[in-house]
Amino acid sequence: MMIAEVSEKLDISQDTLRYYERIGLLPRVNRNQSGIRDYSEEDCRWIEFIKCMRSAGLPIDVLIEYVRLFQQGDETMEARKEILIEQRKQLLKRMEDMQETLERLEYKIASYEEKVVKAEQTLKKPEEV
Amino acid sequence: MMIAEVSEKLDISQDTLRYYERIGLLPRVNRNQSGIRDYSEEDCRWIEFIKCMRSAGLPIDVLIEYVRLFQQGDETMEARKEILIEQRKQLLKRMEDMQETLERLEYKIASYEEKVVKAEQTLKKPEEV
DNA sequence: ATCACACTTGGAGTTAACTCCAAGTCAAGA
DNA sequence: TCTTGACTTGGAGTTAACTCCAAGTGTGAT
Repeated sequence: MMIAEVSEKLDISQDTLRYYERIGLLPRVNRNQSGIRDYSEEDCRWIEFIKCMRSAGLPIDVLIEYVRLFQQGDETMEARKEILIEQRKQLLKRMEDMQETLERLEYKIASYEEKVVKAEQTLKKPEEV
Repeated sequence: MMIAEVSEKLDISQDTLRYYERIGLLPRVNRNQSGIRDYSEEDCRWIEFIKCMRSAGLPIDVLIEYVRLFQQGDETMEARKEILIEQRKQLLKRMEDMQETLERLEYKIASYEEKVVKAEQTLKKPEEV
């Protein structure tokens, strides 16, 4: 698969794909005989994985380290697992914080409902009298 | 309250507090007779609110608009409510995405558990025989 | 009175994460 | 053969969100 197709399919710009590879956020992609990237299915799964983790807020440097360990082979499995466990913990924390914010938003929205109703009643009164 | 105290109490740098005010993310803070910011309790509640919303990922420009409307008075209540409702929707969406990512992380961790165990067994075998 | 210090402002600098650009290569079609 | 267009690279530019800086001011202690 060439870069245009992957970019289209996974909705990530070609520049970003090249950038991610440059900084080690993706394992190096194979080139064909004329030096052009030829993405494998595995490459695509990586890209999709990275995109998903990034969108949930996992830091780039952590993911780079994860990719680096992955490329070193099976003896780094334990270390990679630890990274994921730590990131799960931090993700849970963020989700809890967001839950609190959500509740706060709910509360504020509810109090606007009330205030808006009151304001409407106030406006109405002159008409009623 | 002066800026040092607020900064300390809410754990936001003085520079950030001034920056937020500059870009309209906080209503203008009153100054005392010598031009120094004197934060009221209400100011502090704003700062805390903004900090909370920002940490949940609400965009700065949306919050600036919210503050702007707030300063225009009660006739903007409906508009402010709509902003909060839209932001609640987007927050929920982000939380759902994060939930999916979390599950994916869980799955990956679980499969590492398995693989690590297998690898250990493979290592053990020679000893067992 | 003068020194230190916490504050002020406008503006410059920094960092992360892209995003764009220029110059060059290669393969395919007119 | 020439042109077109998708790709390559290294490096420069951009944007958001701070963060820092320099020059200046007001207040309180020595």
